[in-house]
Amino acid sequence: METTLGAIAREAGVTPAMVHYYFKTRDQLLDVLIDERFVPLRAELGRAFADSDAEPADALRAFAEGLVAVAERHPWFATLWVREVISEGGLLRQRIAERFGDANKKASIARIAQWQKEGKLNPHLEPSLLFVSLFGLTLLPLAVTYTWAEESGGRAPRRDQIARHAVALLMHGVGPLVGPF
Amino acid sequence: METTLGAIAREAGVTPAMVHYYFKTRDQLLDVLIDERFVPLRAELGRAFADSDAEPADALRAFAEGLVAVAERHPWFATLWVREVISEGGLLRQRIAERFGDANKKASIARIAQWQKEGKLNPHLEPSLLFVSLFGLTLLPLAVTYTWAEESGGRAPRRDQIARHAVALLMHGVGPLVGPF
Amino acid sequence: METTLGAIAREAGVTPAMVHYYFKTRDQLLDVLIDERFVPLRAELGRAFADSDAEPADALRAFAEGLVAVAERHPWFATLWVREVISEGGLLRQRIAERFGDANKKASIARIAQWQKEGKLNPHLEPSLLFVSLFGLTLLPLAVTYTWAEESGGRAPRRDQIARHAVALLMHGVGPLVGPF
Amino acid sequence: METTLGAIAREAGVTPAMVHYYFKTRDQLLDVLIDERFVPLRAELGRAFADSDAEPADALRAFAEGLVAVAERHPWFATLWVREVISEGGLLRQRIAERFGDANKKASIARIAQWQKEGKLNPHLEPSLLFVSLFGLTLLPLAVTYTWAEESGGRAPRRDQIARHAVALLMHGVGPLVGPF
DNA sequence: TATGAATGAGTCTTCATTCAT
DNA sequence: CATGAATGAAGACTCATTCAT
Repeated sequence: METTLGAIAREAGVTPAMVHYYFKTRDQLLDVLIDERFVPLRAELGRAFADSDAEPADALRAFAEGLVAVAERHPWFATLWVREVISEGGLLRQRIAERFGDANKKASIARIAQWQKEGKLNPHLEPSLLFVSLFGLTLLPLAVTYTWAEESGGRAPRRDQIARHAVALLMHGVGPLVGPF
Repeated sequence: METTLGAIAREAGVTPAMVHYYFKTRDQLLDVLIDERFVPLRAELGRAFADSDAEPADALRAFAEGLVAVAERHPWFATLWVREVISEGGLLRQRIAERFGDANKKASIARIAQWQKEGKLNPHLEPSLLFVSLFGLTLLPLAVTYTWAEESGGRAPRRDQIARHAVALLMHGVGPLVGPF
Repeated sequence: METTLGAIAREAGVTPAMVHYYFKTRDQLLDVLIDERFVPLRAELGRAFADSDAEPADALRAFAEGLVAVAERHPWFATLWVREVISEGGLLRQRIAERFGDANKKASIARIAQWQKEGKLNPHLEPSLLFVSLFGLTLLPLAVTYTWAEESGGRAPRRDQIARHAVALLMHGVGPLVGPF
Repeated sequence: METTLGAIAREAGVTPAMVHYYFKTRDQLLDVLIDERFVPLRAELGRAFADSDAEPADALRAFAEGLVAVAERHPWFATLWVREVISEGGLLRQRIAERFGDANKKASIARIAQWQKEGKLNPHLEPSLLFVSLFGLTLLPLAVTYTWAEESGGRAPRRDQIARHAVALLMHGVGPLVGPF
C-alpha cells in the first residue's frame, strides 16, 4: 500500500494542495521527514553507542534496548524503517544512505573489529553485519508483530518482551544457559 | 517504489499486455508467483526443521543455514521477502499469511516452548519471536547487503559470511567466547 | 460505438481526469446522470398521466404528447433512451429498472386493464405493452430521425409532425377515417 | 455491453484468431453479417409488402405480422435491430443505411402518400414515419421484453401477444371499438 | 485451415502537481 | 495562508489484430 500524498495530507488534517504549499515536491517532503524525524533518532542512538564506556557486549545490549525504546516512543518508526529504509527501492533508503555517509559506518565497524581483537566480543561475528543484526532482532520483530494484533486477534508480543528476547539472544544465543550464570 | 506490472514485464523482456495474457490479473500473477516459488521453498525449510532429530539448538542452526542456502540458490528470495512478505502492506504478505495458516506457526511455537521447559533452549527467549529472529539474522542481512555492492563499491559480505555470522550469534551471542568452547 | 468516459469528457470540453474529479467513478457518473436528468422527466410524465381525469384515450394521447414535448426540451433524451435505456446491455437500463421498481408499472397495467373492462379502451390491446408502444411511436421515431438530417440532407420530420403522427395512429389506427369524423 | 470479437468467437465455438482468418477485419465481419443475415430478411419483408394486392391497411398489417414472424424465427433479430441498427452509433446503422439506399425508402413513402390521397389510409399519418412506427410497435416491444423474463420472473408477453397488440393498435387505435365492428 | 502467442492502441482510474482565487 | 479545480503522466486491464507454426 503505497503511501500517497493524499493519505499523508488526510492524516495530517490538511488538503493535498497544502502539502505542496509547504513541501514544494514529494521529494522535499521526504527530505524534511528524514531531517526532522529520522536524523534526531539516529543521532540519539549513535551518541548512546559512541559514548558508552561499558563493556562492548553491554554497549551493544544498550543499543538494542535503545532501538526498542525509540520505537516505543515513535510507533511509526519500526514499520517505516522496514518498509522504506531497508527494503530495496524503499523511499528513504537512498536518502538515508546519502545522509549518513560511509565514514560513520566504517568507524563503527573498525571499533567492533578492534573489540574482537581485544577478546571482548565473539570473534566469529562479522563486524559489518553486527548492526544489521541488531536491527533484525529489534525493529524487524517490532514491525512484523505490529499488525499481528489486528490480523490474528490481539496476541502481539509486547515491546518489552521483544527487548528481553533480543537481549537474551544477543547475550547467550539460543542454547541453554550454561556455566556460572 | 511499487513494483508495477510494467516493471515486471520490462524485466522479463515482454510487454505489459503479455503479462496479462498469461496471468489474467495482477492478483493471479501474485498467486502463481507464490505457488510456484515461495511454497516449495517454504515446504523445504519446514521439512528440514520438522524432521530434525538433532539437539534443538542445532535444529535452529540448521534452519538458519537452510535459509541462507535457499537465498543463495534464489537471489531474489531475500529481497522479495523483506519488501513484499514482511513489510506492512507488502504485496504478498496477506496472501502468504493465508496460505500458511496459524496451525503451523502455533505448533512450532509450542515445540520451542517445550524445548525450553526441557532445558534445551535459552529460557529467556520468547518462543513466538524466535523464527522472526532467525529471519532477521539471515534474510534481512542478505537483502540489505544485496545492493551494497552496487551502491558502495563491491564490498558486500559473501553469503557464507552471513551464515557464519548468524550462526555465531545464535550459538553464543555477542559476548566473548568463554569456558570450554 | 460504446460511450467512453473520454468521449463524454471531450464532448464536455474537459479532460477524462476531470470527469473523475467530479464523479469518483464511472458508475457514480451514471447514477448522477440518472438522478439529475432522468428522474425529474420521468416524474413529470408519471404525474401527468396519473393526475389526468380525462377519458383514458385522451390520457394516453396526453402522455404521448408529453413524451414528445420532453424530448423537444431535451434533445438528448430520445437518443439516449433508445441507446442506453431500452437497448439490451444499455448503460442505464439496469439502473433505471432498479430505480423505478415494478410497483409503478404494475399499477399502470392494472389501470389499463380496468379501463378495458369498462369499455373505455380497445380490448384487444395488451396492457403490459401499451406503454412500450407509446414510446415506440414517439421516442423511437425521434431518435431515429434525429440524425437523418445530417445523413441525408435536412429532411428530418419536425417534432410536431412526429407528435401528430403518433396521435393519429393512436386515435384511429392506420385505416381511413370512417364514420362521422 | 459491447459485443467483442472474442465473444462472437466463443459463441461460435472457434478462436478469435479464426474469426480473423475468415473475416480479415472486424468491419468485414459486420458486412458479411449484414449480407448473410439482414439482407435476406429485409428482402423477404420488402417483397411481401410490395407484392401485396390487399387493401393498404391490410398490407401494413401483414408487414407488421411479417416482422414479428421474422423475429420469431430469428431470436437475435429484434435485439440486434434495436441495439445496432437504429441506435445512434449502432454498429450496423450506417452500413444498413448504405446498403438500402434512399430509392427504396422514397418509393415506399410515395406509395403511402398516394394511398392517403386515395382515401385508403388515415390522412393524418406522416408517410415518412409510418414504417418506423411499424418497427416501434413490433421489434421494439420484442427487444424490450426479451429480457423481462430473466429480470422480473418469466412474465414476458408471448410473440403472438405482441403481434395481436400491434395489429389492434394499427387497426383501431387505443380507443374503444365503435361502430359496426 | 487453424491457433497460441504476442502486442499496440485505447479505456478507466489514480496521483502528484499546478494554478487561480 | 489555504484550497478547489484541473491536468499530465502512469498503471491495470481489454481487445482487435498480427504472425509464426
